[in-house]
Amino acid sequence: MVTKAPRQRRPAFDREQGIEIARRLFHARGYDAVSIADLTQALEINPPSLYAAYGSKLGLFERVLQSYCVTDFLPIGKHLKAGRPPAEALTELMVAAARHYTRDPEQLGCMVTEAMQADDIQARELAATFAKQGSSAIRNYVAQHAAKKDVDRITDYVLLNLRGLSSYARLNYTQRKLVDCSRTAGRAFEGEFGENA
Amino acid sequence: MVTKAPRQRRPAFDREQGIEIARRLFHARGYDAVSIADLTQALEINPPSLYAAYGSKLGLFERVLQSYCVTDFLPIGKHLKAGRPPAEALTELMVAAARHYTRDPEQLGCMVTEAMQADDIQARELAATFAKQGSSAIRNYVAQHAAKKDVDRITDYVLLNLRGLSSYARLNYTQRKLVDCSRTAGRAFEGEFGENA
DNA sequence: GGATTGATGTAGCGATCACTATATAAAGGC
DNA sequence: GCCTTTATATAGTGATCGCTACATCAATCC
Repeated sequence: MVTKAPRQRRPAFDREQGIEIARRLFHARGYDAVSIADLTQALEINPPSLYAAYGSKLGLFERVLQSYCVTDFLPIGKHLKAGRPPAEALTELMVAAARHYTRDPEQLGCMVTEAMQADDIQARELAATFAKQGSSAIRNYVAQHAAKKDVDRITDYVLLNLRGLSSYARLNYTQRKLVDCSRTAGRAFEGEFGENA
Repeated sequence: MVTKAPRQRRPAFDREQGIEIARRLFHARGYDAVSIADLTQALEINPPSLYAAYGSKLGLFERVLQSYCVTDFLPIGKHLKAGRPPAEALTELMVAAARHYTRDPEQLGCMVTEAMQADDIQARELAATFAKQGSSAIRNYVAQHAAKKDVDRITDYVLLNLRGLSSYARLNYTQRKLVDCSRTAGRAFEGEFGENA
């Protein structure tokens, strides 16, 4: 008769650390392309542990987005501070984005922006709520420096360029190329704030 | 005893028409989000017929991309013709893209550009080969009007904005907003071609 | 008419998807 | 010691993924 060896058990895993590991995966591949199997393997746990800790794939993704927004979101307020020409500040924001989105070759682009294009509709909507923070911050800044009729147009232009920067970062454009794009994009602001600057 | 009714059979389906139907699906949802089941249902055929006709999902997608590029790709050459200020022509190209990408609410954005961001690596690479045509056309035009050192930067800037336009079109931005973005983006060209224009 | 060809039909392949029912082991309260 | 709680492990669930083996039917060739 074979004596059954007692099953080994790991200690409870660190959920905060699990979020960080998951964050790297989600950022690298996007929401749709990361499977539960990928996650449980990376976290070295079994599916029931993942579901007990985070509820669902989407629930884990929400925690990941929160973590990302706290520690890794493009620091918009830092670049858009008062007391400097708005054209300069907005250009610097885009240049900073170009640098930020190409910092780490395994974490290219903006995770929130990219998640807004996911196939999963719930992930898209979740990402949209997080993205709203960033776009509102930019809009508020522009509203303080531009005529009312120009606020939407300028804001949309900046957001559209940030979206493009994130996409091209993920397509392995070099940091240098993207910074050049940002500087070129900034030229569109010349004369834009002329009266108020 | 039950006499078995003879099975009905459709006539052979039109493969060219099948490509058009598949094109609508792929454009609306993207490569990853369209399943074989979706396609066979839309084409009113069974999977073996689809595979006999097109080889694979990727094979069908290639035919779709070819069809798209022939009839629906942004007519770059039409907008970038000689004999007008390059800043104006490039701006018009982006405005045209804004209009083109929002023409039909079921066919938003550029299918080729979007497919470059698919999760399926083969679909991405396939889309990249088609996208090369467009980016080369733009680059060649810019090379004819700008200093050598500025060609890459200006071309990348245009491409990045086209990418942004496609993305935001798919996020249901209005045509008006995107046209405004394009016009704003065009302002970056002021002074850019000053010496050669 | 008989055989060949070609595209259809039904049915289902193995793999993977997100997710879970159930059992077991460890820790803490008393 | 004994019970409750908590989180683990095994082993799946049904659904869907892209794709195909195989049989059936129609048109064509001679």
